[in-house]
Amino acid sequence: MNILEKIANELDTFSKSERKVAEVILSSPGTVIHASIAALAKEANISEPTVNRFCRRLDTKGYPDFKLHLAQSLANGTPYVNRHVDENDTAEEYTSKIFESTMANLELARKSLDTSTINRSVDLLTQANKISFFGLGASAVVAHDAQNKFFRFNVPVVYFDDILMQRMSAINSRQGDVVVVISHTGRTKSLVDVASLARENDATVIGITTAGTPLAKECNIVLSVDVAEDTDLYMPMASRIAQLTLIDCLATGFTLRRGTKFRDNLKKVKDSLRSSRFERKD
Amino acid sequence: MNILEKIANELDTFSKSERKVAEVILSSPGTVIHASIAALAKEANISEPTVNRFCRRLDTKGYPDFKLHLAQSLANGTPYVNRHVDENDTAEEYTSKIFESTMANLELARKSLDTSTINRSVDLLTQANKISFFGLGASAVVAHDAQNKFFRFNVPVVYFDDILMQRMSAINSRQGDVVVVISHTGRTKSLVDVASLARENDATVIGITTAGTPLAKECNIVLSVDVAEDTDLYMPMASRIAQLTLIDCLATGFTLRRGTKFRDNLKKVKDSLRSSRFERKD
DNA sequence: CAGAAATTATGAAATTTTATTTCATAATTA
DNA sequence: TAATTATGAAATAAAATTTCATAATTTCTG
Repeated sequence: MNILEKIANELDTFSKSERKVAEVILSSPGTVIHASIAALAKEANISEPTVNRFCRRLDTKGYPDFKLHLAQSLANGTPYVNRHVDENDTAEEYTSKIFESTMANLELARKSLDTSTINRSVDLLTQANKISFFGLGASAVVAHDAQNKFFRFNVPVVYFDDILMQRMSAINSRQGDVVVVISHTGRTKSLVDVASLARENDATVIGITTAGTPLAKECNIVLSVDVAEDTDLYMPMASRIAQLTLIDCLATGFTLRRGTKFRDNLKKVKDSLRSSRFERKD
Repeated sequence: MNILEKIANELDTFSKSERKVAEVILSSPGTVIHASIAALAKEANISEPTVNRFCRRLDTKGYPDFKLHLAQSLANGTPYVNRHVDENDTAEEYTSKIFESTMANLELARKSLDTSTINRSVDLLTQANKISFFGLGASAVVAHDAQNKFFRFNVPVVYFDDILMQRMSAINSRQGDVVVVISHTGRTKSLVDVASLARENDATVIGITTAGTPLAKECNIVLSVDVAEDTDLYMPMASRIAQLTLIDCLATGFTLRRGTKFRDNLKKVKDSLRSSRFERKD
């Protein structure tokens, strides 16, 4: 725990004098990190040894060490936490909040990811005869993006955001095909059906979804991405970004696995786009 | 700038002895913040005054102040920096790198965003008769996502990722329509044409692109999102995430502007999806 | 290009600043 | 009232900084 929070937390376990120091620190921690023990003692109207004891009580080695901890608490500015957009927020405020919670959720997602599962997925993708990406609604966007990326690798890849096409495609799949189904909730009935159809037809099914959901149970491999529950309350925001970043990882793993030759291919695709562009004049 | 980066940066402006200190610090900054000036001097095989001078050269008041800065640099764990994927990276490594640089780029994007422009864009969007999102390739994904979000608001919204449809739609636009064109490079010829067609037909054109590009010049408003140049070398990764987060901001601004009634509407859309889902049993 | 002069870098020692310990006393609680 | 705990003055210890002499390096000059 952050030492500032800790001070605020334990405020009522402190003695009278210690509380004085605590209050000075909490009221302007930024000043304290540049103050000597004498200055702080004077500011709080108590003696230097009291400040020192206060620091020790907080499990630091002494005043300098305490300042170090304090500096670290302060370093994050506002740490990347999920902050909720409020009715009266200005553009400035909600923009910051959205960016910050997106970052916080990416951090969370990264921690929750199992890299060995990513590795296995990349294995399967590199060996696939055909790759399909299926998603609905917000997850269709992720599937769309995946198609875009894998298309560049010059492998057979399709994407559908339409239930019927997904079903038809699933029914026509065969051994050696990889089907990637994407759904944050993992509870969309039709997608669960698609997954099970694909498996019945011997395709390998990779699920990008939450672990333990009905969809997850139908998949050969589950790439689960945790994000804070309530961020997607009204609109899928954080989960989608986390899924897209996961797609980046898969695509990157894919290119690495395929080696240098394939990276040249990527460059070729990129170069082929040049003529449709205005030249940069710099 | 982070003091650790600064040290790494200015490594070759240091004198011989200073470089010794720098190297010790860079090799284990975590140890240094708990070391006294004497201990650090000894470790680097130089004298204490040299350490002190080193600290001052980095614009700190002295050794204790330097340690404070160092502690702050370290507070974020590994700070979110752009780290490049390497040929021999394991899944673990490239996953971390991708997530970290995505976060770093979001941070960068947030700093570069002009919130007053966001505010104006939200203004225009709330007043639009019809909203169109156009993008090609990776930016089509962003347009697709935007359509998804704004569709929930129950406003007329379309998205096209096809040049011809975009042109036709642009030609048929009229005063009161808002056209959002999305392109990271801002140099895709056909999209620039679409933007100019839309303007000729009195639509308001909002560009989500890099400032100063040909596309930007055709737009009424430019929402520019800066990301590190080289992250999108082979595939658009970071820029796309930044653009999507920007879309989240616009959508959020939109709901806030429209007030409580509209948020109820959002909930209604969400509820209507329920029947197509498996119930959660928790 | 040698060698002197000037400049800059460095560390030993002294000084100053800062933090910590000790211990006596005050405040609080039992 | 005794026991415990909290507190600060003074002493001590530790750490950082300054001063200054010397070493290393660079620049200039013949």
